[in-house]
Amino acid sequence: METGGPKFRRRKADRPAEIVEAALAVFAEKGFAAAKLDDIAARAGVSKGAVYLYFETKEDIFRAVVDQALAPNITAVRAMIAAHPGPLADLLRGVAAHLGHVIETTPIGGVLKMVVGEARNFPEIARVWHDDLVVHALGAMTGAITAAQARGEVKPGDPRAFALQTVAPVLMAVLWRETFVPVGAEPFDVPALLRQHVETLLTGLLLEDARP
Amino acid sequence: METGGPKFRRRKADRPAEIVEAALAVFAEKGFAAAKLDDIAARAGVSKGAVYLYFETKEDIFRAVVDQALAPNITAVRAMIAAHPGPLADLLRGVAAHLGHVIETTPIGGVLKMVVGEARNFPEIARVWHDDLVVHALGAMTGAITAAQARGEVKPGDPRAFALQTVAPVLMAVLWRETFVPVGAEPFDVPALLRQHVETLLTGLLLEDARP
Amino acid sequence: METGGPKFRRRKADRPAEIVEAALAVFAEKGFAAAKLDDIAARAGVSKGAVYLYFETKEDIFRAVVDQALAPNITAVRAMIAAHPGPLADLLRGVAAHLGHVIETTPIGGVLKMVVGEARNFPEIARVWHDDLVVHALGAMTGAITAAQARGEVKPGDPRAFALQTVAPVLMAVLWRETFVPVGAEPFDVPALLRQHVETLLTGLLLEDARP
Amino acid sequence: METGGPKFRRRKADRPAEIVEAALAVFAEKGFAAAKLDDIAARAGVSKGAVYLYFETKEDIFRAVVDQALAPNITAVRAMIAAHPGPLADLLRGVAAHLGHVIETTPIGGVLKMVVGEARNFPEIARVWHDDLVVHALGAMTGAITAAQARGEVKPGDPRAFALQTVAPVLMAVLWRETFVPVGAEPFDVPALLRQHVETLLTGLLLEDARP
DNA sequence: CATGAATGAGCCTTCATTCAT
DNA sequence: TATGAATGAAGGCTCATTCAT
Repeated sequence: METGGPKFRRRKADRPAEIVEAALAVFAEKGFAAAKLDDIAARAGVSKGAVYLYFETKEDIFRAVVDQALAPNITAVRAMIAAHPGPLADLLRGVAAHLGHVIETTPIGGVLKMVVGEARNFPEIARVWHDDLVVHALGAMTGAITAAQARGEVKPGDPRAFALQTVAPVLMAVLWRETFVPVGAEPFDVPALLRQHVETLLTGLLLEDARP
Repeated sequence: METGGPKFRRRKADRPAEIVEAALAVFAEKGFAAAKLDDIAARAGVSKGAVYLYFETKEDIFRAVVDQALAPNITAVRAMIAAHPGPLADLLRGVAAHLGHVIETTPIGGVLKMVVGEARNFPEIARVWHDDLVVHALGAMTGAITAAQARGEVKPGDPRAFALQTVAPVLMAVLWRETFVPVGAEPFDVPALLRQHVETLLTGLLLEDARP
Repeated sequence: METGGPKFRRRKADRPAEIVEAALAVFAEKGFAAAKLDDIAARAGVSKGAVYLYFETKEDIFRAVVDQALAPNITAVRAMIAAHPGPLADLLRGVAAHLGHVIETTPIGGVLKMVVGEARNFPEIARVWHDDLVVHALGAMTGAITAAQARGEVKPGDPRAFALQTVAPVLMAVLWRETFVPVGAEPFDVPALLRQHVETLLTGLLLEDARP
Repeated sequence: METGGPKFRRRKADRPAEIVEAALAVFAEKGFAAAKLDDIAARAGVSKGAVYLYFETKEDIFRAVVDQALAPNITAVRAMIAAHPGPLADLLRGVAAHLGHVIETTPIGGVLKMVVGEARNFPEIARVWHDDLVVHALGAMTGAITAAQARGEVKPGDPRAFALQTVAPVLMAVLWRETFVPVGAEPFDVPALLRQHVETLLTGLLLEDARP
């Protein structure tokens, strides 16, 4: 039981956040099962034992990571919807700008990868993300599109499918960056991509003369 | 001690394929690290030792799974491109129909999830998928779009971004099904989704009168 | 994952018994919590992993150890009772001889120590021993004593207390051997002790002239 | 930051005793290895660190617990012996009454369980109990019996075995209470049991007419 | 070829012990 | 003194891999 070296570096209260941050990085890199507590602890600058002062199990850490990434987006979605009551184009541009920013400034990409990758092992996480975030976001977009259809602004068609179409390139951009850029793929300029996507979505790829 | 043999004796030659098929199912469900050799062997109907007659390590099996799912798509992509020299709309409709079919009839969704989820742990897999499949597919689509722009068929804009936009809803559909449908999300009708996507992409969401 | 050395020494089927035997020795020496799986495995001549081919957890091994020691005694108790319908003295002498033999030829002493020591941590074990062995043994003895009282053979008094008194020196002998002999205490000649105990119990310590 | 002190501030001098008392309870319940310092500290109402102000190690606490329970009995044994120079019956009745009282009013039962259970892990504890208590008690009883035999009061026979027989039911009563009563066994009335034991031991189970 | 019992390195988790405050 | 956050060695358990049969 002999030990050595300096023991106490910082104080509690910020520890959980530090551990979650370190865990996010490790989980995003390795996935849940391949992530080692040693790595998480080392990255957080604490001993392995210290992690267990704040979390019961490795799974708890994982849930904390995912929850922490989820929370701010839930409120952001609500705010976004309320902020654009006008023409659909305004909403889409606002959403694209916001998503572009979120993607570039938060680790949401890595978390999303984890949610997708571990959905079968942690169904409750997939459920929470679906019920608390995705359903609301997609529902709001679907509602806005339905309203725009009623206003004679948008073409007929399944509004839920339109909504999915709207956000799909965001996913592409995220997964592209997480998956292929590290092995040499040419990156995308996400904000520019999303801007172009919105305009194309609104008025179509084809020039007037080429339309059927 | 079996004397009267079974009617249909499993032929040895198929063993590797059977193992890969079983491994695909297990890996897609659990991810690489959480998948157990026992499960793969049991699902393949062989002993754990038999797996090692055909594969050196668990990683080898994983690579075989991913490679096997990759191969047919590489040739399909080349064929698809050659098949639609005409208007872009024809190509997009053809691609959408093909992808819709592939998604619904092959386990590509689960494999894609694996590739994304394990890209950091198996960079060479991500690299192979990128170099042998994605780059070609995206490049071909980009080329087709560039050509259509040159023909005065498609609007100006970054053709690579247009290409990404084109296939993005396929990803959405796949991940939606793999991630959220198992926890109760409403599924999408993928072929219908893709059909609507193509038409919308071509001519835009907005009605003539609502355009700027 | 490189290994070395000879792998397979014996075949299954006797493995569980070998492990239980080894575990009995280790548990009896260390107690449940302080016993190490490594020690049990090493003593059984197998690897740590092999133990888990036959038992789910350390607790399972413990239960198997205790159960295995319990079983033969249950049947022995029934046989003992049936074998002595006559005068109480015959029964007592038979029981004493049997117990003396069991104590000297089986590890029941160590197991008893474990049952007592872990009764609070494994209440179900204490319960099984009580319900399946102790209650029957004590009940049978109580019944025999009650019958002897009815026959005018034995003095009035609480027959259950008499029964307890009957077997008490057995416990003393066991615990003496398990606890104090290893640290230098003078051992008892258990069969002789029990013989003297029975005769004394039947007719008393005091000589005729010294009785009140 | 406490300003108005509590009415009864815990006096420092009692801390060690409080810790030992708490430790006794925890050790008696869990055994040495399974007892946690956290539990002991919590039960004593102090912090874990405070325990280490008074004891070097967990083993030290254990020894203190056992020693504390041992000490008063050593002196009691000496007093008991000196107090009954007369007929053996008087001594036995006195001893029985005393033991019955000790068993019912002190935690000696739990301590005894610990001594037995940990004798192999802490041989020096078993040795101290044997050398300082058991040998003296048993020796004194053996001496008294030998003297009674010399006086023509007691039958011939191994006086040490007689002595063991004398105290055996005390053990039975203790272990019964510690082991089986918590899982539903019918308790014994210990004082009554010991009273009956002494009388039976003196004059025998059998009625005059039934004797050989 | 095929089996599956056996191996042992590795990892999550616990907890006695330490020490900055 | 007293606290309790922090440490890290240790141990239960898992599972990829091996090999006698």
